Amino acid sequence: MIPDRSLEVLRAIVQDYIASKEPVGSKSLVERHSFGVSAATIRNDMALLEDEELIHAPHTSAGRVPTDKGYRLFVDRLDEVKPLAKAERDAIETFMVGSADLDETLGRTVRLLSQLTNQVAMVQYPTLGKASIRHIELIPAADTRVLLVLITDNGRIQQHVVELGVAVDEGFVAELRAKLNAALAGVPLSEVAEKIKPIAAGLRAENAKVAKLILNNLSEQVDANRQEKIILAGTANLAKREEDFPGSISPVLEAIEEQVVLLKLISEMQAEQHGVSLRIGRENSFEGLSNASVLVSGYENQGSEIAKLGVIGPTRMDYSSNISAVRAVARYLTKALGN
Amino acid sequence: MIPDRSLEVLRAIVQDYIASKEPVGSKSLVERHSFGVSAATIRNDMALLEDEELIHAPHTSAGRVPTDKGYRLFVDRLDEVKPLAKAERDAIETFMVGSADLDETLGRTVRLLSQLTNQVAMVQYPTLGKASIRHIELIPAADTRVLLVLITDNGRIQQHVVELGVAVDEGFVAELRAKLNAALAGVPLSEVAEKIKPIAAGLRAENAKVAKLILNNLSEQVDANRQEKIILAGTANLAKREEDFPGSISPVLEAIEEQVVLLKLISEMQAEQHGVSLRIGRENSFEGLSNASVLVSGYENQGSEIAKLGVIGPTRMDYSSNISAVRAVARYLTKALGN
DNA sequence: TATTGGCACTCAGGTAGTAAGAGTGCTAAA
DNA sequence: TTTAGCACTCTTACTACCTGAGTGCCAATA
Repeated sequence: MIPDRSLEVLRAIVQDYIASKEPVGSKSLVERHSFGVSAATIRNDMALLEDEELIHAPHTSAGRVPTDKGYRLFVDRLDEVKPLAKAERDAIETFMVGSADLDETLGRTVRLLSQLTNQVAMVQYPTLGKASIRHIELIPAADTRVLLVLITDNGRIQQHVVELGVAVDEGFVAELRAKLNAALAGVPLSEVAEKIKPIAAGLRAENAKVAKLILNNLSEQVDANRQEKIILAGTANLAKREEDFPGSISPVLEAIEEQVVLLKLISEMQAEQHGVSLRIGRENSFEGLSNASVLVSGYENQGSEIAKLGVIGPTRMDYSSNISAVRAVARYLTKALGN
Repeated sequence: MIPDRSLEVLRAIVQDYIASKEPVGSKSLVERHSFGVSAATIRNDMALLEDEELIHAPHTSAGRVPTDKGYRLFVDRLDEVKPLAKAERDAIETFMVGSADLDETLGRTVRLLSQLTNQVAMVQYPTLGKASIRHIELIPAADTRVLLVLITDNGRIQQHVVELGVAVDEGFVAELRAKLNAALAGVPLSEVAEKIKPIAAGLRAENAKVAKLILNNLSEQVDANRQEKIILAGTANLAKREEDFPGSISPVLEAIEEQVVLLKLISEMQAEQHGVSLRIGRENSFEGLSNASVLVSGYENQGSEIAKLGVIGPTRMDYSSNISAVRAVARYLTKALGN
C-alpha cells in the first residue's frame, strides 16, 4: 500500500493547505516539517499520492491540493482529534447554563456550535419516532376550531389547529380529551394508530363527525413525526469563506434552506469514527453540496439517540477542531437534556 | 427646482441601470428613450442631477449610476407601480389556497414572496401587542413541570414550560386554570398584569409558591410579546445577486440572521406611499445594510395591522415590481387570515 | 435662454510582450 | 532509495499601448 512517509506527506499537505489556502509545494513542505529527506524525495512521494488521486495539481507548475479522497484518508487516519481549548470549554459551559425550555436550549446550542466552529451549524429537533405520548390536550381556540396539543415524553410539543366546520361543543371536547388521555397516555407513537380505533367506535353518532376530524388530525400529527425540523445558525460564515467555494455559495445556501434536503442528508449519516459522521465534498449525494463537507453527531436523551446536530462548511475546513467541537457540543446537549 | 425633463432623465437612468447593471451614458439614453433632444442636452441635465447628488459617476469617463438619494426620488415620484402579471396573480392564488394553520400560512407566504420577487423575503409573526387572551391552558407535562399555553384572539399560540421544583398537584393546576380563564379571557394583553394580582392574592398559602411561579411565567410571556419572530426565505437569492453588493454579502447575511436587528428595523418603518415602507441603502440605520434596500408592508386581521412582511435586496432592485408584489402578498395574507 | 454639434480630454479595460518565481518531472549519480 | 541538478511549464505581475465610451466645455444656433 501507500508507504508511511507518503501518508505523513499527505497529512502535512492537508494541514498546510488548510492553514494557508495556497497549494502547497515540495519545497515549502520540507521547510515547515522535518521529514529528514530532501524536496526531491518528497516530490516522489507526491507523485505517488497524485497517482492515488489523493492530491491534485490545479495546474502544471503549482503546488498540490488535497482531493476529497485525500481529505477522507486524512480524516480516517486521524487517530486523535485536537482537544478543545479551555476558553472553548468555558464558552460551552457559559452558553449552556440555565435554560429550561427545549426551544431555547436548542437555539443556544446551534449558535454556540456556529461560534465555536465558524461554520454553519445545525441542530435537529428531537425525533418523535421512538417517543411515547405523555399527554394530549384539546383546547377550543375559536368558534369552530380546536387546538390539538401533543406532548411527548422527550419534551417535544406539537400543536395543530383543527377546523371542525361546526361550532365547538365544549362538553364533548372535554369528554374526548379525557378519553384520549386515558387510552393513549404512555403509548409509543408507533402504536397510537391502532389504539385510536376503539375510541372512535365508542362515541355517540351525533358527535362522530367532529370526533373523526380530531382523531384523523391526531393520527396525521403522529405520522408526521417525519415533519422534522432543523434550526440553523451562522449562515454568514459561508459568505466569509466564499473563496473556498468555487463558483458560488448559492447552491449551498439553497441546500441548507431546504429542510427536506438537510433532513434526508443527515438521516443517511450514521456515526462512524470518533462518534461523528462525515461527508466530504462529492461524498454528499446532493449535488449542491459537492464543495461542502457535512459533519454530524447524534445527541441523546435517556440513553438513546434522539436527533443530530452538526456543521456544514467548505471541504477545506479544519476537520480535527470541528470534529471535537461537534462532539463536545453533542455531549453537552445530551447532558443538558438529562436534567 | 429640478425641471421635469431632468426627472425624466433620472427615471430613465434608474430603469436602464436596473435592467442592465451597466452605468448608463448620455448616448445610450437618447437611443433607448425618445426625449426629442440631443445627447448634449441630456448631458446638461445629467450634470444637474449630479450636482443634486441624485446620480454618481463611478469614474470620470463612465456612465452614471443612481445614488440612494436618486433611487429615493425615483420611488417617491413613482405614481403608479407595475401591476402584477396574470401568471403572478395565479401563483399567489395557487400558493395560498387551503392552509388552515397559522404556521403553515406564514411559511407559504414567505416562500411565495421570495419567489415572486427573487429577493430575500421575510414575514413577521403577528404581534401579541394589540391582541387579547382567548384561552389559557395549563398542562402537566412532567413530574415537576407544567406547560403553559397562551392562545390569543389573533390565532397565535405561545407555549412555555414552567419548572415548578416540586411535584405537580393536578387538582390545583386545574383549579388555577379555571380561575385564570375566568379572570383573563377576553382581556387585552396590555391589561393582563393588573388582573393577575388579585388571583395571586386569593390562593391558599400552601400553593402560593407554585402559583407564583406560574403567574410570573404568564406575565413574562405576555410581556415577552416583544419576543417577536420573523421567518425568512430565499436567502440564496442574495448570493445570486452578489455583484450588487460591493464588498461582500456577509454583513447582509449577518443582519438578517439577527432577528433582533430585523425586528428593530421593521418596527421603525411605518407605511408611507403606496401602502408600503421603504428604506434605501444608507437610509437603513443598520450599517450592514448600507447596500441593501428593505421594503415592508403591514398585513391585517380584523381591520387592524398585526404584523409586517417584506423583502430585502440590493439597492439596485426593481422597486416598482417589488412594491406591487409585497403589497399584493400582504393583501392576500390579510384575506387568508380573514377566514 | 435653451439647445446643439464639435472637439479635446480622461480613464477603464483589453491585448501583448516580458520578466520573475514557484514548482514540477526527469535523469544520472551516490 | 535518495539526492542534486537542470530544463521545462505555467501562473502572476508588470509594463506599455491602444481603443472606445463617455464626459465637459465652448461657441454657434434657434
